[in-house]
Amino acid sequence: MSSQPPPRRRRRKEARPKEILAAALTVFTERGFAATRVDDVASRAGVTKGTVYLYFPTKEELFKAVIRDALFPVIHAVEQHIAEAAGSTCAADLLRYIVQVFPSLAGTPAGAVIKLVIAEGGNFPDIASFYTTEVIRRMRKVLAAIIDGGVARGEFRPVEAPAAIMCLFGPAALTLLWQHSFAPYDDTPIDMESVCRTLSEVFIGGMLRRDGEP
Amino acid sequence: MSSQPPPRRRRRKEARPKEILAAALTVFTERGFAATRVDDVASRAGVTKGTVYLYFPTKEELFKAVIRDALFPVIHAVEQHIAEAAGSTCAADLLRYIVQVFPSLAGTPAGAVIKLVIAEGGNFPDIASFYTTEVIRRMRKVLAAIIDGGVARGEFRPVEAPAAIMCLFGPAALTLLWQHSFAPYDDTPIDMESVCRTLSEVFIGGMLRRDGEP
DNA sequence: GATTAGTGACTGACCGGTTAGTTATAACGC
DNA sequence: GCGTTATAACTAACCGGTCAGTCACTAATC
Repeated sequence: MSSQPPPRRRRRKEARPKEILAAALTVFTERGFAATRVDDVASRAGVTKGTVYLYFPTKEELFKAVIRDALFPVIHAVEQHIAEAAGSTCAADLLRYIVQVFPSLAGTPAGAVIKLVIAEGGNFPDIASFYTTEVIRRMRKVLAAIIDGGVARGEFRPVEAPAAIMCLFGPAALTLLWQHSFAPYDDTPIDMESVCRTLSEVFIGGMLRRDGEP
Repeated sequence: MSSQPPPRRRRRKEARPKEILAAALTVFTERGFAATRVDDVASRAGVTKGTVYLYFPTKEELFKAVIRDALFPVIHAVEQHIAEAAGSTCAADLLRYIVQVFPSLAGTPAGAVIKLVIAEGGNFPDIASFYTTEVIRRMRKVLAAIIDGGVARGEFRPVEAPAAIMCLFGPAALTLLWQHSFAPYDDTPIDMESVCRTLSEVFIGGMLRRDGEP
């Protein structure tokens, strides 16, 4: 009859990592990497600190796992889509596709994680190195292929791919940081949507070779 | 006859603030705001922690003073130049002037401070708020006037100024962060110069109204 | 000798990571 | 089914170290 008081501890080896990861994402997003206490992640996940360290060897490794969890599916999807569409689509449309992905990331774990890494990577070499090789390199490879291909085919004016990539990612990255860090103190709202639309029209439009150019 | 041993302590009320500010800039730049110890700033300035707190009430106020010191002269110069040139120069050239200022900031205190604020502003509301009102708002005002003017005069295609501003600052901001945080782990060098050149040619070029457009 | 710039030991709070001990649960024997 | 034992998931208290900020004191200067 009387309902059992729920046991103070439960053994759920399979469910824990996911729950801890989800809790970590939330707390890291709210407070940043350096400022979150592993204790907070633990209590948010309904466990204690010791349990977190049972599944993840260090705070940094926990964060890397969060990065993997949030970004790898997105990167994989982009790589896949570009690989499939590359044959039948002009370079400008491939770039437009990628730029248009950013707004869809804005409110998601992926957006939050990108913001986190950009903001705090500088103080955590291990994380910066991980992110550079596992995320940036992969995205840059895709972008560089599209841009260089477009230039070679005469669709684009001659541009340096590395610089153009910065121009394509920079506005979205800054907007992400803006939303999180500065927007609360400002009155001019800026939405990712319109930034990426402008970028698409003006920058990608500006890359196209005009008629009669050499 | 015998030269006095130099006194172990010197009283130099006038010189201290500048020296502390210079030391703070160096250490903040190297380690970030959160990670620098006030003790390190002090010893770099040849002084002890107590002396730092004699001139600056908190670590955050010290950082705000560093921001003021590094950025206000630059902002003032830009405002001045634009105000003078506005009458006689087309909007595109005014934007080009501003974009071309970025590379000159790259290795300077101004560049370092911008990077610092972008990276760590999120975790320090007071600093983010200060930076938003004292730096961002001022720069945005200048930019918005140029862009809106260019659109109204028919020089530019119709673009939303806030979005265009993100597109103009984003690439430089990301490059700044890149140089500091990720470049060490990568093999593709990216220089501010070429990013800003590309931005000038492609983005500002892309804003110009083509012949025959409505 | 009065004033005050400058010192540095100290405090209180915080936090990543460790570990000895606890207990839910699975496995086994009957 | 039911008791017994072995396993390992989980906890709680702790430790070592760090650091912003304070304050009683020291000495340079007027």
